[in-house]
Amino acid sequence: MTTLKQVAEHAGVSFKTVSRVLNGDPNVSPDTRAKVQDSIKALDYRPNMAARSMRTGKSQIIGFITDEVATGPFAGNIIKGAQHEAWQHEKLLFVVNTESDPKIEQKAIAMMLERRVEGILYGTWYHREATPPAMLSEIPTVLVDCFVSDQSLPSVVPDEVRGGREATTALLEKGHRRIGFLNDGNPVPASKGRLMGYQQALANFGVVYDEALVVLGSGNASSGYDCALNLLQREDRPTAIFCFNDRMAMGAYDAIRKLGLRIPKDIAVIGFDNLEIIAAQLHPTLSSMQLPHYEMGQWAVRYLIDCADETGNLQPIQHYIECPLIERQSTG
Amino acid sequence: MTTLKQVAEHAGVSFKTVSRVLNGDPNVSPDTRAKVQDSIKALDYRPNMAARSMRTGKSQIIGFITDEVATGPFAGNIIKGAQHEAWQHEKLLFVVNTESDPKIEQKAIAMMLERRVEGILYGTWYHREATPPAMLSEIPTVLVDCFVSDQSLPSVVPDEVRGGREATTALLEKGHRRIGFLNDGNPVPASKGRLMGYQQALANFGVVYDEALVVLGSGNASSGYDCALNLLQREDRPTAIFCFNDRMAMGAYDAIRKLGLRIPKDIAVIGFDNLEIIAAQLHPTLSSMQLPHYEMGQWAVRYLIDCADETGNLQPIQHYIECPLIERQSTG
DNA sequence: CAATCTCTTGACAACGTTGTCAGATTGAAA
DNA sequence: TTTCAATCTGACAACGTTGTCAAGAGATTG
Repeated sequence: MTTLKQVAEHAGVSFKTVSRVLNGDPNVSPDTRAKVQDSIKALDYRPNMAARSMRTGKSQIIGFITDEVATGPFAGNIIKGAQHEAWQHEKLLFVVNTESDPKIEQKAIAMMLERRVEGILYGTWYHREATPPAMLSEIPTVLVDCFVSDQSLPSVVPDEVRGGREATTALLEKGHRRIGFLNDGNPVPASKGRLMGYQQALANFGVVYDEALVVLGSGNASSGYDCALNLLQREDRPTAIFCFNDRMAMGAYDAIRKLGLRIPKDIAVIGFDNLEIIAAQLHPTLSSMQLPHYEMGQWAVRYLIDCADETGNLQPIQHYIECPLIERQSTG
Repeated sequence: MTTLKQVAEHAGVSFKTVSRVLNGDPNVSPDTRAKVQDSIKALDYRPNMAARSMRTGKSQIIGFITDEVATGPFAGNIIKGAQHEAWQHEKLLFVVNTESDPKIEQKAIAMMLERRVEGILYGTWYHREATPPAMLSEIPTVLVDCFVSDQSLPSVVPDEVRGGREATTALLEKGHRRIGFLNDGNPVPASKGRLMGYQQALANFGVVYDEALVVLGSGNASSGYDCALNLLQREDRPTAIFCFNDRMAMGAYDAIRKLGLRIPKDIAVIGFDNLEIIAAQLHPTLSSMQLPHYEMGQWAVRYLIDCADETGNLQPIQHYIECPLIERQSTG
């Protein structure tokens, strides 16, 4: 690899002058600058970031640690958002998938610290409380799609309550008053928040909350099928169903078809997550609340870069991002 | 950050001795070694990889450039496989998503070269011919899920022919003799290869290839619906359908249900890609040929690390990886 | 007991950059 | 011509490591 000194020799100047040209120092005569730039081109010189960052102390690298980027079919968008934002600042991303193994987590953080990353994003593949290794306190960290109970680390998560409220509101605005909610039975932030939003929306429209319309499943298609069947076989069945996620909606579709009902004519359906691969492929296509994965990744990197004080400390704020409604055919 | 010299001072030895301990040099007395290790722990010392790699010339980093990791719901497994393999060798991965923008591609490669990555993986989100930037010739490169027409770069792709053959064979072995094939109409390696495999399997079983049983769609659920309907409304309808991908299979399910037929009793169905989110959620669950994304990522990194000669050159071989059958309910 | 060998340790240079400072050149003002 | 400032350039140290070499301390050999 060509070095700065070789470029200097080729251009007939000192290596310090080449360094000046590279760093845009104005105190270089146009002649010299041109000569140097020619030599840089001629030798296909590329600065050595290892040397540069040793000297400056800045690695221009951000670490991304996650339990499962790959498994979740959308979580990759977190990486995409993070990388895109890092890109704007000429930084690159280390990505490590730990599969929730604490050993791998520890090692990953250690390796990143050795490479002197400027900060770490710690993400999970669904919104939950996390217990990241203590080692993270050594370096600016932003939690993505998760949080720690004592709120000691900054964190960005979807606004579940608002998402639930807006999904329900969308159905209410179409005139529906009996709205079923196929919720997840696990007490995760998503199920708790969306239920709260569901209740708020009903209240806003003066509709009395009927606990019987909320059926608990386990988040997959077959439980969506069971829950929907349960709900729709009642005499005063709802005219719309809000599903905890698109997989449950997929199961609900089967149940609705099974009963000979039509979407959205007889039953409107709205999902959550906006998994393109399901929502856009179902027949009719499924309206869904989109999880802001891209935006969370983007926000996290931006916060890391922009909001660290001189010592690299970050305010431990909790940031919520809305889940926009992606309207398709299933809501009419 | 603590440096080697500070550790040396703390332990009362020369910094060179600390370096020896770090690198496992046997010529250190047990006493000294223990003293040094205590100091390392006490000061929470972490070697500076930038300095180390400047000295040794090895960055211990591999670059991963892809058009779309995040969009495809499974392509993330390429990263996972690559990272896992890199991990075994104590290396980290830079990941950049270029969204097929040549400008970003160029810049990404430039940034990676500046960081002196030891090699680059260039991946695409579906199996196709690629035209990577010429700059890649400066560094060992492995193509993942794609290839260049002149085969000048090593490449790892799914064995489409074998996949098509084994999918068809699975149906033949269940006794099916009239097997429909909902193929993709685009002349991509996947559609061409799987068709060839389909034909080979039929030939192996002495079944005459009937062109009428191959219907061309466009790879999504709605075209799967149309194609399946077309095929199943004929009087001599097939008893099994091999679908180009799981999305088309999803549409085929709708068509089959629409006609009042049952899976797998009346019609067996087999998909391709093994998108968990579809295949495992459909009712009944869908048998599918799994794309070896994880294995491709793994193979690529392994090849990069193990097979470079002393100058870093790689033999431009083309490696094919099989697509295993994941058997579920839809094939009975 | 001298000579040799082995084990352990440290001094110093080097990797490729950037920061600090001083020197050289130029042009203008006195 | 002299002086001074402004502009440009280069010498050198430093960043935190590893590689090379040599030196000191014991142990072993003849």
